[in-house]
Amino acid sequence: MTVPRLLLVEDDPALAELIEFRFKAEGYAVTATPDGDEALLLAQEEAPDLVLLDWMIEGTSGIEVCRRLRRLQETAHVPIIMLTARGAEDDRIRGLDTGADDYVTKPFSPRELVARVNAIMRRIRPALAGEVLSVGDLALDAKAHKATRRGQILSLGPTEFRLLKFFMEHPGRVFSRGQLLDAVWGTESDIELRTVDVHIRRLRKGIEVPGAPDPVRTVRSAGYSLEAV
Amino acid sequence: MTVPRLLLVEDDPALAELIEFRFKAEGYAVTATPDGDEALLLAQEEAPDLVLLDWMIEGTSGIEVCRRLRRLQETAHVPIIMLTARGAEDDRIRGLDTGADDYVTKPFSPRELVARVNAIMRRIRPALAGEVLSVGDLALDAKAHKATRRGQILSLGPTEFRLLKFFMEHPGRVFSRGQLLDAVWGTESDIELRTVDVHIRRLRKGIEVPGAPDPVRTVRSAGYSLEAV
DNA sequence: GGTTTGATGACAGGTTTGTGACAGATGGAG
DNA sequence: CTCCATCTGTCACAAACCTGTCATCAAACC
Repeated sequence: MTVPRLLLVEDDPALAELIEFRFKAEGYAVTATPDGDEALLLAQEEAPDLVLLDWMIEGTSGIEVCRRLRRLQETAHVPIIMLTARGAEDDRIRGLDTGADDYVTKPFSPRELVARVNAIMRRIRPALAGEVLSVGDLALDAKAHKATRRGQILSLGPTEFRLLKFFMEHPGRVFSRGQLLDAVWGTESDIELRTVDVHIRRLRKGIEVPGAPDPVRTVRSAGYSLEAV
Repeated sequence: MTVPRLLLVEDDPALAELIEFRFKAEGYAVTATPDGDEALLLAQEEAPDLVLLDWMIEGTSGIEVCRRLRRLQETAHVPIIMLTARGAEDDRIRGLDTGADDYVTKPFSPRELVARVNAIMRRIRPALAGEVLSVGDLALDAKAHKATRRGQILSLGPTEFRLLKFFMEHPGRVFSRGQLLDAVWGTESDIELRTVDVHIRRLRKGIEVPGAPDPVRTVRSAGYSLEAV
């Protein structure tokens, strides 16, 4: 779930292998097929994050595959990059109008293709663009105001959420109660130091999932820290 | 608020005018400037939906403008298409890695540029591109001014409709009452924050269908969000 | 053992959100 | 022009939920 998945539809075996190799090196999971109809099935089964689609392929043509992908509920919003030997402007425009998100003309360099894929991934998978904090099995999406552990959604109160966010911004570091008060409650708050203990407990309870160890470490006479587990 | 806005940064007056004309004909609102520094100011003021950015411009260079746009909170997520005379692959990759979303090499045809812009708009503001928004079992057709849930047509008041549309353009994201007022009521409206609550309730009531869970999530002390259900 | 430090459960008070009611505004039908 | 239906922004109250504190117990330290 954490590795972005590509579906590659390309009937030139040499080129397919080259692309596959390159993207695997970049940390993508790649499924490849030379056939348009199979591509449609795979797209529904595997729910890839992005499709690389050759224009000229066996079976159903690339542009037809593109159109059908757009029509299917499950794949309607998966970004598509068209690959093509043709340089004709009309084809490019037709590709984009059919619902492709981008268009790369052969011969292209693998590096450029990677750069374009990365650019699109940045847009659609915030987790890959560093917009989601992640420490060990914890993840926190500030925009969606959602925190998860091992995929499970956590329900935290406002203060616990801020506390967790602060910890996740500085994983492993130990903070004194005073520092936590300043950072999470604000400098002007005038609150008992010991109150932090209570919120730490509430946080611990909030991020508790069966079988997982407690990532909040107590450092006696120093404070607390969040450890990657 | 309903017309997609472009910011064009191009110092060749003839080309700028050509592009501007073309996009206005396509129904875009275009702001143009030849200057990089001014572009940065305009981008913050006008919050365009997309930026067309020439690589070689007076003042701050295109790539520098791109980098700064990415760094500014307000503009970090505005898509950028780079325009350039250079065909060198390294430049293209550098542009994409800097945060540009797409890259068009001069000479390009206005039609292709339009197609690329449309492709990106479809992805980021589907409602503006005349597409049907879809989040979970909700669908909203901005053109037809119609919203449905599980196929059932919903009857919503004007404000609830705008509210739903805004939520559906940013699914999963949490917005404070203030942000919602700005986005749905307009920046100058001077309305009680709590009024948002009431419209949220009206929206909830309006999209209620038997057996379906409530997709509007309350995030205590933060705001509301629309979740795919 | 005595002392210090942290964990925990309970709780009263406070804050935030949900909800029904309402009066004024708006706009269309007749 | 008047009537009627609809929509809007507020308010007041209830309900849900959070929060800071304390007293007490457990653990670590010396």
